[in-house]
Amino acid sequence: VTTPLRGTKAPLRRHRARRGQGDLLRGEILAAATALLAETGDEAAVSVRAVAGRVGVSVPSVYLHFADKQALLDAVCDEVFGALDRAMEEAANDATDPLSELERRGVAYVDFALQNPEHYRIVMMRRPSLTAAAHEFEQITASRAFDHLLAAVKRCVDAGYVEGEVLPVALYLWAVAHGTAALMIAKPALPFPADFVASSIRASVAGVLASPAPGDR
Amino acid sequence: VTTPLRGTKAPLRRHRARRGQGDLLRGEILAAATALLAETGDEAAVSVRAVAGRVGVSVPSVYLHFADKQALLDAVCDEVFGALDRAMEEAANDATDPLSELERRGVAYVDFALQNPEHYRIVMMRRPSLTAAAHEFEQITASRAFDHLLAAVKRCVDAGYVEGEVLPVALYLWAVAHGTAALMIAKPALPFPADFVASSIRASVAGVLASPAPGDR
DNA sequence: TGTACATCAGTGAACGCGCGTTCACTGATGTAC
DNA sequence: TGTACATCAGTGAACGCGCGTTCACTGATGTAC
Repeated sequence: VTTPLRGTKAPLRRHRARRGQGDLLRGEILAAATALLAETGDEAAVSVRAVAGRVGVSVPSVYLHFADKQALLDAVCDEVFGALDRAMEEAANDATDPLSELERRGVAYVDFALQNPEHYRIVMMRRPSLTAAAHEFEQITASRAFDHLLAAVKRCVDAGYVEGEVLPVALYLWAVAHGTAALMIAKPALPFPADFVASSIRASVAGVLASPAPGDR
Repeated sequence: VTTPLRGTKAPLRRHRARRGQGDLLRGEILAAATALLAETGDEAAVSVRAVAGRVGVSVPSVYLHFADKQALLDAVCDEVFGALDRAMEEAANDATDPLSELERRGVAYVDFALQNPEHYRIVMMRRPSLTAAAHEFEQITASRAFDHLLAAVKRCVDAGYVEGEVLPVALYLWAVAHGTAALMIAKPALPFPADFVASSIRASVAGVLASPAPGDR
């Protein structure tokens, strides 16, 4: 009898979780889905089968922890939103004044997107799913990234750097950061200059500065 | 013998094309794919079966005119790029000076995207396909929309309105327009103000104006 | 004008595939007595 | 301390589905003679 190659069937030897510890697997599944997304760079590669296989667990086990595939993807999105928020908060910590904080946030946003393109794509470039549509706005605000942006803009308005209402300005800055990231992700062959991210963010802030150029129409 | 309901099998009675006119079907298939995309608002709904069914033709007939599904989608993208370019050219015709032309182009771009979200998504928000990646840049420039944008920016630079090199400025303006459109498409539940498109485009142009605000750092 | 035949637009049926999901089941864990 | 048993984490096998693609075929069209 020839010994089968180790790992051909079960790549990772798993120990069954202790009695109240069933939720441990939930975290592993979530991490596997996130990793698969990063490695394959393709949302279509994240099937329930692929995730289960990567964890080293049977397919139905996934359904012990997530109602369906959409719930799994939603959980991944929550994680990504949280990480994006953390990246921006970290960048904001180094800022000395509210205006440069705004720029740092923007650059951190785009950098995160470019470093995690498939994660960014899944949260910001997908069609709004029918079921999640109702929760979309709550999901975004729940991640607190949007609240943090609004607060940062408000500080600039209060300090007199920026003109206009907070909400429209925040949405504009978000749109520019998103456009910069999404364009570079979707059309990487375009001849972007080396400082494209920094100069785009800078230009976006320049576009909302108070007392603009004399020639302003 | 009961007569079968008319239309249950073949929704449209088709006449077989004349001898050298086989390519007529190609146009119908392309139009059906485009219409399906618009009606379902879902790229996944555009299967070879669905397209053939909508034309009223058998599935293998599609392969007489397109090498595979990707070729069909590529052809749809070409159409969409062409329509987008036409929309912008039309908007540019009404402009009186190069600066307002730039704004009109931007607004027309976003309007097109919002009116044809699924068409816009397929050309600008999809993962760059492996095979098409090499041709991506050529595809964009071949549509001439990018050339037209570069020329419009150049006119602004030559007239002294805009500061900087043409290419980076054009890419920036594109990124802002794309971000505005893509954010509104992907996150429609966000509280966008009514004039968001116009004010975003205006702000983007303000961000690249020559001799910016005195407070400019 | 009539007919045999080459051309080619289009078809019916099937292929294998991977998918999300479900069902009845297993067997280790921990508790009650 | 020992044992019967309830619990529950996890499984093997199968379900039906729609997909892209291919194969051998049909039959109308138009041409050569």
